[in-house]
Amino acid sequence: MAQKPSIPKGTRDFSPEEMVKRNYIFDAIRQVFQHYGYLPIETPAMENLSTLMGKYGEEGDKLIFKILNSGNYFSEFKKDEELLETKKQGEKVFTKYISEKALKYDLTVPFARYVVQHQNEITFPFKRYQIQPVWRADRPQKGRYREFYQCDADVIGSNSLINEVELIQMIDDVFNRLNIPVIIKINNRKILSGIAEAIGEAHRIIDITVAIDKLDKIGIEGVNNELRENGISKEAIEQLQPLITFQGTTIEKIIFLKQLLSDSAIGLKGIEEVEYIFRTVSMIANIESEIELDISLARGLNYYTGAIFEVKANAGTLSSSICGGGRYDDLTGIFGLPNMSGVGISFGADRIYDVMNELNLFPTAITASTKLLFVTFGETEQNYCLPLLKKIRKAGINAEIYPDAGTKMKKQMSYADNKKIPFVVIIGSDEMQSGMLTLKNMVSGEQEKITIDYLIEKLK
RNA sequence: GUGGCCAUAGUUCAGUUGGUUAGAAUAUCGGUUUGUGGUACCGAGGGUCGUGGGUUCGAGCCCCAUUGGCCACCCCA
Repeated sequence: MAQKPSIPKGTRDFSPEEMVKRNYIFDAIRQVFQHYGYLPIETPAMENLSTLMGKYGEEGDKLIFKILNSGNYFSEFKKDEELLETKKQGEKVFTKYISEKALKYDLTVPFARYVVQHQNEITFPFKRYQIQPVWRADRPQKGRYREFYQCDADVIGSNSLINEVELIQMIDDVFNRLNIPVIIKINNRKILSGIAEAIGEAHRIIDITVAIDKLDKIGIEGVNNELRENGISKEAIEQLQPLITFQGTTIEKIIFLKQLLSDSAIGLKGIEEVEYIFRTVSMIANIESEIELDISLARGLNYYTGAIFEVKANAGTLSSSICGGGRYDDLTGIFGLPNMSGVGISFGADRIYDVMNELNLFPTAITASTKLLFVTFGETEQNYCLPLLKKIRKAGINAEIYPDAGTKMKKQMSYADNKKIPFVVIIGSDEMQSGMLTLKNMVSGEQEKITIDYLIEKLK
């Protein structure tokens, strides 16, 4: 008995209709990347586990899909007792014996690995883009998949904040092209460090920022509770209050922060960077997206050190981010290439798709691929069509012929209809005698007899 | 890793306080119509009711377990 087929949790098949729409997104992003001088690379689906582990924090390590070693991994253990002993040390240690490869979790870390490995072939600053799937062993839910595409653009080997400004422009360009209204939130890790420093909890920066990050979700009381539960001192939480609750324009926020962080060198540096970014972006007249300095924006990935970005759709029901990124000063350092700062952004193509689908933002014109179908009555007619078909294709028109000769006309017509092919050429004995083609417009239903040359002219 | 909801045809769903042979719509295929699709009419195939146990004379329906899906938390694109 045939088993019912299925695919793993959190993965999806894509139909032709969906792929056409997905490619529309990929094309838009790719074009923007190329406009700004980024070049494509690809890296393998799998990396050495050691390359990925420890780069995404405690939580991230758990979400990495590990690949089981091939062969007999029990051979490592000479005696059963050794196996038991290793098991006792916990799954983290045990994993090393049975898995040494993993599916990539994002594109940034493999990129850092790539840069280190190919450092002598690369001209810096290196601007690369990469559009590939990544995998996370997360529990799927709305807008969250276990296999999804990231579209990354990163500059590595340049400290200039111009890069940050350009990345913001690219975000704006992409979402303008796709017609999605977005809000771009910007913050800086140095400001967050400064805050942690100012309230005397410098080493707790991660816990503090993660809690603050949830402000609009769980409210000020929720944030304070979480801080308390994480063992942040009462005084520190107290000092944090004016900051969390502060409302105002970007300029007001900057002035406020300058006062608050006046004793923190790193904090002031962060403010300076943010100020530059906002000033420069505002000099570029045609940024259409809403841009906001969001002091509560933290972003989980540990490797960020400077600017951090997050983009959310300003319409629709998806509340999670559709694009994110930031600057990382020493991601390549772990692989042996220190002092190489990079900054990048990552578009979540699948979430962008969900937003566009919900808001009906896909142009209807993109669905049609074949423009013309040849409908015939038999093998003789089919053979007659083949040279015509070649000529039409050579003229750059997407065309096909119904492959099974002698199929009922009704069926051939339904095929065209289902495939949304806008034009059909019908070839029977009449047409073969007269040398004219019967062209049917499938939308209006109108029919006319025309020559091959006129047909090409018309459909071009 | 924690919690909530759900599981019946390819798909979306009906299915009475537990009662004979589990239905509809849609999709697919065929026919009405051997030179005309999208509309209409007729017909066909398609189900171990997620899986395993239990209660009962009898379970799609009740109970337990398990698997899978969706959603929320955590975290993230």
